[in-house]
Formats: sequence, structure tokens, C-alpha cells
Amino acid sequence: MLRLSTKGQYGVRAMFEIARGYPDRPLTIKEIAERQDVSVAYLEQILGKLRRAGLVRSIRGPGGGYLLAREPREIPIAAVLGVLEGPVAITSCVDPREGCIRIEHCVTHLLWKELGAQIEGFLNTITLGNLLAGDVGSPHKVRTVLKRASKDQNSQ
Amino acid sequence: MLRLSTKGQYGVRAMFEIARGYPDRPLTIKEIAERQDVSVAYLEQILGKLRRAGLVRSIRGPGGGYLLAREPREIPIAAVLGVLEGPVAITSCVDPREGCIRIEHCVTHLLWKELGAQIEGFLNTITLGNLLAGDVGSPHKVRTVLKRASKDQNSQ
DNA sequence: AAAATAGCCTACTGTTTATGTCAAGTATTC
DNA sequence: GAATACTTGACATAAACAGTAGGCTATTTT
Ligand code: FES
Ligand code: FES
Repeated sequence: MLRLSTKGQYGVRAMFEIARGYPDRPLTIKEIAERQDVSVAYLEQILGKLRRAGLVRSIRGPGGGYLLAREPREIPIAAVLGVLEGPVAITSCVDPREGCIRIEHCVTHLLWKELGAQIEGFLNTITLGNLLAGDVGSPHKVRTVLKRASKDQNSQ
Repeated sequence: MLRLSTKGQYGVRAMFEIARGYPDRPLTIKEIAERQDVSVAYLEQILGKLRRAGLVRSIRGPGGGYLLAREPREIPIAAVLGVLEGPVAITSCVDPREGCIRIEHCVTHLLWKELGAQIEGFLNTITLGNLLAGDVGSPHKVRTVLKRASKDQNSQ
């Protein structure tokens, strides 16, 4: 249950790969594709979205490629997934783009809303910087990152 | 992103409805269907799964219906969803039924695993009993919601 | 200028999953 | 034995997913 689409998965992996080159070296789609086992054509779609959302910037022509638009530590995973998959919406009822008529008499509505908040909270505390450092999971490490990451929540 | 299927949603709502009758009154599929706006035929599938999993038991013939197999407070939402949607598996890589060859050199694997654990943890702390009491989520908001929810239960 | 490199765009397609419906059963009670 | 109610499996439709294909534009190098 609750599976992420491949777009989201590949997107995060691509962003991680780009982050590894930051800030010096632009990475070409081809390089990313090879290192992360994804097709070039599919990655184009994904990176196109991320670029239009302002998370990465691109340089055309020979020597070109992709670069992060901000520092790795200022890009939470939630931002990447938000662009590629839309907002967290466990059910259509809690989707800001949809809604529900039963909402008033519905017991589960609050449940899904709270679950969504938990997920979004978690994904906002983990940044590409954490991924680079390999530190995912343990709460005390997360807390230090939280302060830095909270700035980014606005720009999403 | 991360949407739950209707089977899971309806399943939880059906379980909630059955829980309201616990332990005295078996509820017929028809009653549940009417109160939760779901088709009888679809509910049959859902309740069938829940019955085979031992979460509810059924009584056939006139006066029959469905009853919880255990007390509401002993049935976490995670159990209901687990039956209807399988285990939490953000990606196929962390799905116990599948797996991944890249797992060794993959940075994101731990991330998805941790996210899954967070979700499962949350869903395990909320039981049908909590739903009946209207107490879901952050402790401060709970109290105000509690009153409204309990009113809805009667008027529904 | 021409060639080579690299990103940009969007339409199309096959596959799978989700969301149900339908029909014909079986068990139980009154 | 008639009415009630659960049981089961097959089937239909629609949407989402996962990815391909092909042509285009911008920039650098020779
Ligand atoms: S059914 Fe939509 S809020 Fe519960
Ligand atoms: S790609 Fe499967 S574990 Fe990361």
C-alpha cells in the first residue's frame, strides 16, 4: 500500500546524483541515466519538471548538463516529490485539488489528514544533504537539520 | 502522491461502522453500505477479505451480519489496511514480496524503508477504539474534535 | 560556417491497476 | 420452505503508469 510512482523514485535518485557534483560540475542526462539505471528519454521528462519548478538549472551545449539551483541541504525530499507527484493526498477527500461532500460526518477524514501531515513532516526533515551524508532515520540527527530545512518549506 | 485505494478507505469506514455495534449487534452488509455510501457488492469483497483474515466474523441467515472478532481498541488501522492493501511498501525495492538488486549501492533505500516504518508506526498506534472516541492526531486538537465527532456518530 | 554536443518538448502507446458490477451459489433462521 | 444474508468467482470499464519516439532549439568547438 501507499506506493510511490517511479517518477518520484527516479527523481530523487537523479537529484542525489546531481547533488554529488554540486556545485562544480554539471551532470549530463546521459551520465545520470547510466549511474542510476534509468532511460535517458524518461529522465528528460522528470528533469524537465524539476527544472520548471526551479529545483535544478540546466546548461545547454557541450560541457552542459544539470546543476542544483540551491544547496543540497536546502532541498528537502518533500520538495522533489511534491513537484513530481503533487501534494501528499492519502485519499481524494484530503486532496486540496479535490475535496469531499461527506467531510462533515466522516470519522476517517481526520485520520487521513493526520497521516498525511506525518508523512509530509518526515519528508521535509530529510534533505539531499542528509542523503549525501548517508544520515537518514535517527531522530536526533534529524532535529538539527530541521531548522535549516524549515526555510525551504516556504519556497515549495 | 501516496494515495490509498478505495478498498482500504471503505474497509476502514466499514470496520468503524461495525465497531459501533460492538459487541451486541451484528450489522448487515446492507446497513453498512447505506451508512457509508458504498455499494453492497463491493463491500462483500472487502468484508470477505477481512473475515478470512480473522478481523471480523459473520453470522448467516436472518438476524445475521458482521461483528468484530476482537475489541475495537485491539484492532489498529494498520491491521485493516494490511489485509486490504498488503504491507506498506513505498517502492518495490522495500516490498517484502519483491526486492531489488541495486539495494547495496542505493542511497534512497534506507529513506523509503524509514518512511515506511514511520507510516506503519503511526497506523499501529491508532485503533478502531480511537476512531470511536474521535481521538486521532495531535493531543491539543483532539479535545475539540472529540465533541463534534461524538455528535456525528449519533446523528448518522 | 558547419559539425558536434546537449538540453527541450510533446504526442503516442502498451500494460497494469483500480474500481466496481453481475450472477449464481450456500448457510441459517423462523 | 420461504426469506434472509453471507460467499464466490468471473467479467467490464476506466484511469494511471511507465516508458518510447521523433523532432526541435541552444551552445560550443573546429
Ligand atoms: S469520505 Fe470524504 S472525508 Fe471521509
Ligand atoms: S533502486 Fe532498489 S533499493 Fe534503490
